[in-house]
Amino acid sequence: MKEFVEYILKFGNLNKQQTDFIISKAKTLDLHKEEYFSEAGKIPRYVGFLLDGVVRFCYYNNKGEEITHHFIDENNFVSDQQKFEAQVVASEYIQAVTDCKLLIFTKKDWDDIGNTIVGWDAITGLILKNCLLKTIERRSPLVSEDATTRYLSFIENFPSLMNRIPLSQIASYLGITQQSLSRIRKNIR
Amino acid sequence: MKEFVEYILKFGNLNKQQTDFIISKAKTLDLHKEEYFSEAGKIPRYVGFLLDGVVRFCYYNNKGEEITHHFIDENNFVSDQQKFEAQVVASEYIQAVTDCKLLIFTKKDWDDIGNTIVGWDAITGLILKNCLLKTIERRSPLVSEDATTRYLSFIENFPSLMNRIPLSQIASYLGITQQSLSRIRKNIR
DNA sequence: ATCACTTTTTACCAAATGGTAAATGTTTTC
DNA sequence: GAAAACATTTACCATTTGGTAAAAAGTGAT
Repeated sequence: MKEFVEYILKFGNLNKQQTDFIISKAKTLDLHKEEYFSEAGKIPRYVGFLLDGVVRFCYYNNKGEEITHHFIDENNFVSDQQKFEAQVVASEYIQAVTDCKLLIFTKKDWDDIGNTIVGWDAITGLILKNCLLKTIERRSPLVSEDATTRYLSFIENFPSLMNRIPLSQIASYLGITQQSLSRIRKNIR
Repeated sequence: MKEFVEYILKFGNLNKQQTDFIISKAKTLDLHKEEYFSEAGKIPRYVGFLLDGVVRFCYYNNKGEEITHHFIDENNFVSDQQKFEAQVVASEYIQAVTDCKLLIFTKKDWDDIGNTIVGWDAITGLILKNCLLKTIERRSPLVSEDATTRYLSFIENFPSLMNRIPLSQIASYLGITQQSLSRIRKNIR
């Protein structure tokens, strides 16, 4: 819980009363490996904050291939935020890669916080912008670099995830086959 | 000018007095093809709104290759916004691909608008989020798809840009060489 | 119209990556 | 602990893409 408050306070000042109010709205959710936090075709029910575990964002492309395009690890928000805010159906999945523990907020509770705490919308706006920018920065080399360089940049960006994520999902994230990734690993050693 | 106001009003309600105030702060800037709107190593001076022309965002990677990672066309904001807001040095270039006409706002004028118009920060926050999300959506297929599919998705995303941008820059954006892109064009015909 | 300059296309071969399939290694289940 | 299920590595060859270079096409200036 401390991590959650610390995270928020990086983006704006709130007093103890305010953070207590926010925390009072949070519930916890445990997900088993491979369970979905949010699904394509359904309206996202929660904003989450990942206390423990790893989740991934994925979708299916025209050819029916499953594409993993984002990973999130501990002490970060997990949300299909645009779809959650508008309460419209999502077009992608958010799935637990490992067993996960999250704080969650329903739409009603999230709105309550926004209506109660002055500056909350600004804070969450900053957080979202920050996450989007980080996503863009991380994905940029995946377009222009060769497979080995992509893998090295992945390791830099997610040093802790290496051994917690199936090879096939890392390969999908990098835009290569798992055979190629396996070969690259071998060449690096 | 009409397009500029229309663009803003998509993200929030402002009355005539407010939009007039905003417009009163705008200056115009003409850029010749290949001139920079903003440069790596320098503090961005303006937020721009592109009235006419095309600009690109680019940077140099470890190998010294120039990577184009974003195009912007008419009636969109042009800004290295994070760096502009914080007034810190940029790490990438924003360059005119064609001759351009822009509305521009200095940091002082941008802040004046924020301090005068209630809700302006919320509006610009929404605009930025929207731009970032669109960027992510556009770039996503560039990681996972093959070169031909990438090119087709580029045409979908930027139908008007095809014939206004040098082949080499499109190829860089797609993460392939210009020879490959030329070959792909031939195969598609 | 011509020349110089730049951009795009084409050709060729080398290198990287993909696809199929089998072998090996690891985890889960009973 | 053995069997089954799943994940990773390896091998092989086909396909795609990259790199170098030259030809062709397009552009701009005089």
